[in-house]
Amino acid sequence: MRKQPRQVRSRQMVERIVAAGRSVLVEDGYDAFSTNRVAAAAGVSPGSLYQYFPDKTAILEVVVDRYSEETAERVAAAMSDRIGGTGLAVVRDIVDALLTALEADRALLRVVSEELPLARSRARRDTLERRISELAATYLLARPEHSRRPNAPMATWVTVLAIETIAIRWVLDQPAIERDQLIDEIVALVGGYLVS
Amino acid sequence: MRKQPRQVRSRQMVERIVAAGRSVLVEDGYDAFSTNRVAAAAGVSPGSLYQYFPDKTAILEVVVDRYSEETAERVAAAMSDRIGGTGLAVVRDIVDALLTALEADRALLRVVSEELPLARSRARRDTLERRISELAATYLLARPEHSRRPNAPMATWVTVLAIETIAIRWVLDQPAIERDQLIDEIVALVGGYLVS
DNA sequence: ATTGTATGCGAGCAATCACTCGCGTCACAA
DNA sequence: TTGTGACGCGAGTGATTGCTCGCATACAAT
Repeated sequence: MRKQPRQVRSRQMVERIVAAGRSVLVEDGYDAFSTNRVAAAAGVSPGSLYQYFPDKTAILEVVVDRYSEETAERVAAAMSDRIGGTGLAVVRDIVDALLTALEADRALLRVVSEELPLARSRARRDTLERRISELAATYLLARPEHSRRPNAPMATWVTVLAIETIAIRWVLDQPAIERDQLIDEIVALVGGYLVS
Repeated sequence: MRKQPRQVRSRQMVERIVAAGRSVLVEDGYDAFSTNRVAAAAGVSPGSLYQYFPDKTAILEVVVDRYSEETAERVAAAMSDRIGGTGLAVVRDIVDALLTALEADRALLRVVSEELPLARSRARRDTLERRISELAATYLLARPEHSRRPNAPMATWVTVLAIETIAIRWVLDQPAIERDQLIDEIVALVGGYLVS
């Protein structure tokens, strides 16, 4: 942020810009995400935009960060709720929550995970993935009796990666698989792997 | 292709362009993949480039298709070799072959799977994934006794997706996991899932 | 040798983009 | 009411891009 918006007017403008960024991204794709376009969509001049954002990517970052944060929050909530639970029922609930969170905004998920070059910038990659990994690690480490895998961090990595990918791809590609069936399969996959 | 190169001279030029495209992609990333840049790297004028390629993406397509084809070929070969085998030894060998194929050109794999917008164009997405899925389906369907999953296509989809993602991410991110350990984990993952 | 075609060149065009700057307007404190 | 800084505007700039076109050269067929 180049400058803090102090008055109500400017804070609303910043909001309009972020909202416009999100909608340009969703409706026209990343290629159309130009500063002029976002400004126009926000009903704002290009110059105004640069009073609060240092450059184009800063706008993108806010949009993406908000989405990641929001999604991660939902999944994390489901995981926290179930942190005391036992067995595969926990996995089931978490996968369910993950799917629900991802289904909330398919269009944005598509852009974020398929078009964005920023999503791959190593550094700030996947708030979502990191937070879920941490929570999963907590769960797995807290209940070693549930895992016959010797190497816990690696098991966590494999599990989280597999679940995350399958969930995202199912939401985006919508293969001919029922939601409940999918959850069964994922539970079977990690169940056979982790639980004795 | 806008025109077929008839003489040796022009065929060599097309080759130089494709090679230059690949090297620009690998060394400078997708953002630097401009027609002028590729032409310069190939020691060719921008005009010449457009005699055989209709537009920028056509060059990209050739580069990516070649890479996908090449990688898929290697994995498919390993799978064909093992089509008669039994049990998890097959899975082990296939995963090994997949890792080897992916390790062959890390730099290009990175660009293809992380930067390219084309890689996500639904239509020509993942020659690799499709071919492996087909082969995997053949294997799984041919040996129903090896699977306690009722829905074979779905099991195939889940398995291939999980293996592919984990392999790619391991090659690209190089987490602190030994190669042999990784293979063990993947075998354990799909073993617990598929095999009784 | 001549002619027709394939090949190759590179200056440059039209469009786009991220971003700036000078100027006018507005809110708020005194 | 007035002064001051926050705010907002939008034409414009410099750079880059994908791509074309007129022209020169190399080759092949006659």
